[in-house]
Amino acid sequence: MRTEPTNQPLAEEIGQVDMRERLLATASDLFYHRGVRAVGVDVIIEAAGVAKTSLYRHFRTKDDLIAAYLQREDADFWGLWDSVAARHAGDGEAELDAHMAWIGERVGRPRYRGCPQINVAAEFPDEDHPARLVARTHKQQLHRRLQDIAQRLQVKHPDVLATQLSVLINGAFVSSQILSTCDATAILRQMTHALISAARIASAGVSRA
Amino acid sequence: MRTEPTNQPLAEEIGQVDMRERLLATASDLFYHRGVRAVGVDVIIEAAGVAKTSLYRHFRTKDDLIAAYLQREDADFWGLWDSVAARHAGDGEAELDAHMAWIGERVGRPRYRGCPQINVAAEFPDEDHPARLVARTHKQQLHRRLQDIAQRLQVKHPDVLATQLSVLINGAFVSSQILSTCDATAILRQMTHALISAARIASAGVSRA
DNA sequence: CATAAGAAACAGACAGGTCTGTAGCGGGAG
DNA sequence: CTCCCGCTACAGACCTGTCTGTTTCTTATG
Repeated sequence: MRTEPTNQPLAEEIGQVDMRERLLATASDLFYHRGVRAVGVDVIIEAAGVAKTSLYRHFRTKDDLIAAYLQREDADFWGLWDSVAARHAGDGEAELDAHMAWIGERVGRPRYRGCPQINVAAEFPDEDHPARLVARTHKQQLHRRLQDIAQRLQVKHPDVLATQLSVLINGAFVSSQILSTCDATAILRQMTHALISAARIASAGVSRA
Repeated sequence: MRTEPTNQPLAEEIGQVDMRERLLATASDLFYHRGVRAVGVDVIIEAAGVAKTSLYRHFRTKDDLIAAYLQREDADFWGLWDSVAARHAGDGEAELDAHMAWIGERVGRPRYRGCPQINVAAEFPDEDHPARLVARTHKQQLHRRLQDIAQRLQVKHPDVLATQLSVLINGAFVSSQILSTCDATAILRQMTHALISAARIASAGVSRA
C-alpha cells in the first residue's frame, strides 16, 4: 500500500525519465510566473513532488538552478527562431516578417510576463551572477542573428539596422501592457518595414554618388 | 557638548528638512542599484542613519515605501520631460527629437540599470501590488503624452505612431547593454524619423483621395 | 522667564516567519 | 549490496514589523 501523492498523479507515469528535467520544468514555470526571488526552493520541490535533497543533487545551488532556467528558455527560443528561419532561407525580409509574427503572437498571450532574460537581469543587478552571463549571451545572440539578416538585405549600414531591430524586439517584450490592447504583430511588422525602408533610402541616397 | 555623529556630518546641516525625503532618497538609490527585493529595511535605515521606528512612521509598510519610490521616480521623469517639452512648444517633431536626446543620454550613463518602473514590474508579478499601480499609470502616461505629440504631427494614424514610439522608448530602456556600445541618441533619433516618415507616407497616400 | 507637555527621533531587543543548504534515516529497485 | 529516492529535522541567516524606553527639541502656558 503506498501513500497517495497529493496532487501529482502523473509523476510516476512520466516516470523518472529525467528527474533533472522535471525539476527544471517546474522551476521554470514558477520562476517565470511568480518571479525568481519570490519563489523559494521549498515551493519548487513541493510543486515538483520531489525531495529537497534531489534538487541539490542536480543543482549545486539555487543560483545554478536559475542559470539553468535561463539556459532552457534560451534553447527553446532559438529552437523556434531557427525553425522559422529555415522556412525563409534566402529572403531576409520575409524571415524578419515571420519572426515578428511569432514574437507578436507570443507577447499577446494571456499569461505573458515579459522576456525571462530581461526579467532576471532586473532581479539580479550583479553582473557576475551566473544567470546574468546566460542573459547577456542570449541578447548578444539576438543581436548577432539580426546582423546576419540585415547583412543579407541591401542596406548601407546593416549594423545600425540590427541594433534598431534589437531595440524593437526588446521593446515589444516589455510593452505587452500597451501592445496587448492592439495587434502586436501588426505594430512590429509596420515598425520593421519602416526601419528597413529608411535604411534603404539612406543607402540609395549614397549609391548615386 | 554634543556627541559627534559617526558618519553623517551633513545630517544636521541638511537639518531635519524632511526626514521622509531623506529616507526616500536613500531607499530609492539602494532599490534602483541593488534591486528592491534584495534590499532589506535594515540596510535602508543603516544607510540613512535613521531608526527603524522612523521609517515605519513615514511609511506604513515596505510595499508602501516601494510605491513611494516609483512615485518619486515618476515625478522626476515627468519633471524633466515637461521642461524639455516646454522648450519645443508647437513643433512636435523637434520635441520628439529633444526627448530622444535626453533619454539616449540617460540610457548611456555608466550606472544606468534600466527603467525603475519596468524593473519593479519584473520583480513583482502581482498586478495588485501598490507599486504596480504606479508603474502601470506611469506607462499609460507615457503613451498618452506620445499620443498628444503624434496628433500634432500630420499623420493618418497618430495612435499607431504613439504605440510605436512607446515600444521604441521602452526598448531603449532595456537595451542599454547593446546601446551603450554605440550612440544611443543617434539610434533613437534615426528610428523616430523612420517611424514618422513611414506614418506620413501612409497618410499622404490617403490624403489624395 | 520657567516649567510642563508634546512630538519626533534614537537604540536595541524581539517576535514570527522565510530563506538556503545540510544531515540522518528508512525504503525500494536494479 | 548499492544507489537513488523521499521524509524529517535542523542550522544559521535574513526578513518585516513591533515593542520598550530614552533623548532632544519645540511650543504653549503660568
